[in-house]
Amino acid sequence: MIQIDTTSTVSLAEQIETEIRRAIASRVVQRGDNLPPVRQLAADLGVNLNTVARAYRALEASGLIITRRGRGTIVTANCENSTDSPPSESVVAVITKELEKIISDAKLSGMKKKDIFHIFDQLAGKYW
Amino acid sequence: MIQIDTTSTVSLAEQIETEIRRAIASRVVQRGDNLPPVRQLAADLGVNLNTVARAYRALEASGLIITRRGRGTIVTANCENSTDSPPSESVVAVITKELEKIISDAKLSGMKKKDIFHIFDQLAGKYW
DNA sequence: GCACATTGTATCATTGAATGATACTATAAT
DNA sequence: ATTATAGTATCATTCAATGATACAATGTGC
Repeated sequence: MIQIDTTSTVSLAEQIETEIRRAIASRVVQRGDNLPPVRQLAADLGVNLNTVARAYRALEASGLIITRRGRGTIVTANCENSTDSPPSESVVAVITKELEKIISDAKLSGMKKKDIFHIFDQLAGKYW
Repeated sequence: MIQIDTTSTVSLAEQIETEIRRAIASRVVQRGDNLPPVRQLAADLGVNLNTVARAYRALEASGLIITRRGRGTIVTANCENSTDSPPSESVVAVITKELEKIISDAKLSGMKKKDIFHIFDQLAGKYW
């Protein structure tokens, strides 16, 4: 389902969380789908079950999934709901800051404006 | 010159490095300019001088600055040089992955395509 | 050229986040 | 009831990040 990089400086739990967010946002998994049990995903990825559990808790705190002891984990986010309220200012601020980091890195690595625009456009097409 | 957030999960050294990259990429500091001594910047930011020194070393490893004992630190990157060789595949891959993370986060937070495009466009204007 | 200020570097101790091993608890199936 | 399944809690360990301190190279003033 997902892949992680054990050599990355990004923590395993955060990588797992990011990958699942991506899967939800890109409709690879949908509202009502079950996520694998923590033990199974942990075994698949070669990490401790607590690491997966932490990622699930973070996702639940974001309102994307619901976990229940004994029953499992289901996706509750509906990324098709176009009547969502607009994102908060703080969310926009975080996204803006992260975007700026990438853009400055792209600039320093010699990319042209049209190069990064092309990548951005292509990715955006996967999500909207 | 720059600001950092001691409550962030991003390490202090990485924040400092990111901010300086941003300053170089946006031409706030230019080729030939001096960066402040590690002790001064460390005092300004309220961190240990080693933390700043680590950020400087990372920037030097990227070829953006040169540091010399007793003499200080100067910016060597010239972000105006439009004859740069195109970025390597690995650089493009990293940037693509980071962009996708942001885009999926934006999608899940309820942003519309035009919203994130607008932010992206505005930021890109600061760098190209 | 010698003393001293300036600036980056190296070493080592400490702290805290991340991970893992293990045991516990809630739910479902039979 | 019993057992399997699934998430949770606790605690130990490890490693990256940070800081305190000492060191080394360069420049300045006399």
